[in-house]
Amino acid sequence: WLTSLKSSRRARKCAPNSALGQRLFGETILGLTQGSVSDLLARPKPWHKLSLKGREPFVRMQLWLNDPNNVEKLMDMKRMEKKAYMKRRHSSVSDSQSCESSSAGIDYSQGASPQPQHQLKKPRVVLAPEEKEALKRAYQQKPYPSPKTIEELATQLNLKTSTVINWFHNYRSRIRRELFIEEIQAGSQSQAGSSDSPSARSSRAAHSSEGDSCDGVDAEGPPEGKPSGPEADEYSNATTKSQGGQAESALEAGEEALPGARPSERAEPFLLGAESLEDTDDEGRLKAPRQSSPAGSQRSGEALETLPNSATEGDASTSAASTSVLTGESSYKSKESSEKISSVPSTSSTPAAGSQKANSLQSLFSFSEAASSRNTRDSSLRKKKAANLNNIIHRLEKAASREEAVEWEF
DNA sequence: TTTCAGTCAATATA
DNA sequence: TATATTGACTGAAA
Repeated sequence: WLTSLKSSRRARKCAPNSALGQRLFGETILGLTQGSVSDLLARPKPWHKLSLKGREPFVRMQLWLNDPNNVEKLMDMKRMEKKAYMKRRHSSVSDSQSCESSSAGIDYSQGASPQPQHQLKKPRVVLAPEEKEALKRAYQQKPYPSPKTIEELATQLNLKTSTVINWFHNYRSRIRRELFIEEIQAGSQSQAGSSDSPSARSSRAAHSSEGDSCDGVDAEGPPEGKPSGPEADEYSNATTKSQGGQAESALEAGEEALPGARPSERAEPFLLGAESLEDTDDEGRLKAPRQSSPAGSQRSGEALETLPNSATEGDASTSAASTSVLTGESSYKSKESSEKISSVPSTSSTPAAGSQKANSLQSLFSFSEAASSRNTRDSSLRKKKAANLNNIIHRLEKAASREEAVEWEF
């Protein structure tokens, strides 16, 4: 069902009324906004790297899954929302003048907030492509720029220093996440058959911690032994790869994080085992380990990192990554150009298909194949997500059906 | 004080 | 209209 959250247009078309969107699901079940849900589903992190807070959404998902009437309730919510909306709409149209509007609904969004938007929100900053490129180049040279460097960059780009600072923070953080996925992929690829025993996974997890990837960039390391440079170099790969792996992580999370998870595995990484991922490998592509080999080789066999390799693009991106950043050819581009479209993983997670619930869930997380035509990157990304989500869902359901372990470990 | 994780929310894209 | 992206913010940890 999670996969269906990434609903595709097609899915929506097929089940316009039964689709559970990210917004509804996020706001009512997870307590997150749509954007957060999207991000969560698209770029899940390994369970072991999630903080307590980061695990919460997955716990909620599990709880929700354990609720026999979960979908029904959600659908009811949706209906109520719709009603409220219609009501509001009606009243606002018909009596736009006598607005003693009831605004009764649970309308959180634009609820007739009596508050005139005084606080003039400052407009969102949108960096121009050139600015982003410049920042990326700067990042590759120095992932942790000094205040002085930041100042210079801000001046040169005519941006606020806070914007530059934020950009670096966000970029590092996002690259890191991409790396997780990449590592997983690399691991799964190189490990192909290696055992996925829990112990193995956990050990992996141990080293896999962030910065170890490796090809150190020149960058001065982060201040206190924090992860540094490697990410930069891998960014391209990371992004590219991102498509394949994310799901797994989430999934594993699902399994372990969930209440029903086997206690014995709780401490392990959240990622799924290679098994499911392997499927994605379909088309036999991209099994090649990503260039960032160090990580891959080192961790090979680490199930933890296994991802659906969808990263087919790996090759391209990899090579691209090697090109000098200074040239302006950011690996970034490679990522986009490298995408391919592969068959979409089927969202089979809902075994009890046929039921309304199954459909709803499905639609909730399914993603469109139609989209594939455009940006390959998107399609592969979606594929990964779908695979990811499917796995998560599958695991969550599995966990949910398990009676044992009811205690969660946080 | 800095970095990071997590998230929001505006807005871009499909 | 739903999902994806991303700049900014918050709180915690080091």
